[in-house]
Amino acid sequence: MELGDPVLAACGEPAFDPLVGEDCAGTLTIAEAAAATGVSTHTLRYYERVGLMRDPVARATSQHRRYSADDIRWVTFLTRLRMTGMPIREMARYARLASAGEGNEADRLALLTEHRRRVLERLDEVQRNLAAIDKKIAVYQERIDR
Amino acid sequence: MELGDPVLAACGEPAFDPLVGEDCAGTLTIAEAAAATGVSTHTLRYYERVGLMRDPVARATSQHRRYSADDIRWVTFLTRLRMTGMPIREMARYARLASAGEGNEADRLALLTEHRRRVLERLDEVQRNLAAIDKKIAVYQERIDR
DNA sequence: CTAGGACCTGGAGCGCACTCCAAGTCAAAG
DNA sequence: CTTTGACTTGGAGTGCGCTCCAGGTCCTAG
Repeated sequence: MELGDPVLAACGEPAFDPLVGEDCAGTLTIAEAAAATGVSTHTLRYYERVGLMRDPVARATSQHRRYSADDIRWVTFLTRLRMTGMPIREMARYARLASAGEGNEADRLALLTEHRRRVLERLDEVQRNLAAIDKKIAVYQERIDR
Repeated sequence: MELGDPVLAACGEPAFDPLVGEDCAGTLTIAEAAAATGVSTHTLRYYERVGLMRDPVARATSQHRRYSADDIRWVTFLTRLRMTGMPIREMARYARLASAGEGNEADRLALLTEHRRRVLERLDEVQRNLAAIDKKIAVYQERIDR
């Protein structure tokens, strides 16, 4: 793997190092962003395509994507929404609200709060079902070491 | 909706009533089974097709399915596995073990125990991610009613 | 005898969230 | 100048778990 883009090579490597040049300070290539967030480069492009990135990710002169520290934080938050089961559609809605700037904080709060409610509901449901499975496990356990 | 199959109409309705005739005592039509288990008739046929039913469901002379109380319990358990995130493939594996009869209880136990482990892992992951989302919620809350 | 309704079958279609492909660009190294 | 390799794009393909469709059977009611 190359380290950063040739044009901006000076800042490609030590991520978020405050001592590097202006233009590309602390930016990451898509491969680095993938490593940093735990999602594939495919998925990073896909997320941008379907409108999850608020604004399009910055580009080097080579058209290669340059992820800022803020982008990385945003993607990380997106993964939290995904891992708690939020559909892409709703994440896109949240991204649109976030990109609209200040003034819709109440909407964003409502969206997250409603999501939280559903997650807790689902957690509870899973726990109840798991309890039933546990009983079955206990039955097998008894039947085996009887 | 008709109540039971014409041929076996005598036993279609009062589900699991011990006083009805021999052949079809306490059996349910697919629609009744769907109502009893909370899955669609489509899904009930699909589950049978992909081998989740241990043995094919019994049929009336009309070839219509007749679900026994045991079938209903089995489907109910299947739904618990599904709702805790077990893939159909693995449910099919469990069904094959169960249909093989006695002697593989250790395998079934291992399968369920491993599933349980993954579910707990996943629950924990969801909870951790939810905690991060909760922090974001708190930030919005503070920003709104400041 | 006809119509209606629940059911049957094999197979096609769908929504989701990726995941991959083909063809092309760009910049540094050989 | 050519090669290399990480990237770009639009679009096609994949796996999962259903969900639906067309054409047919069967039985009761009118």
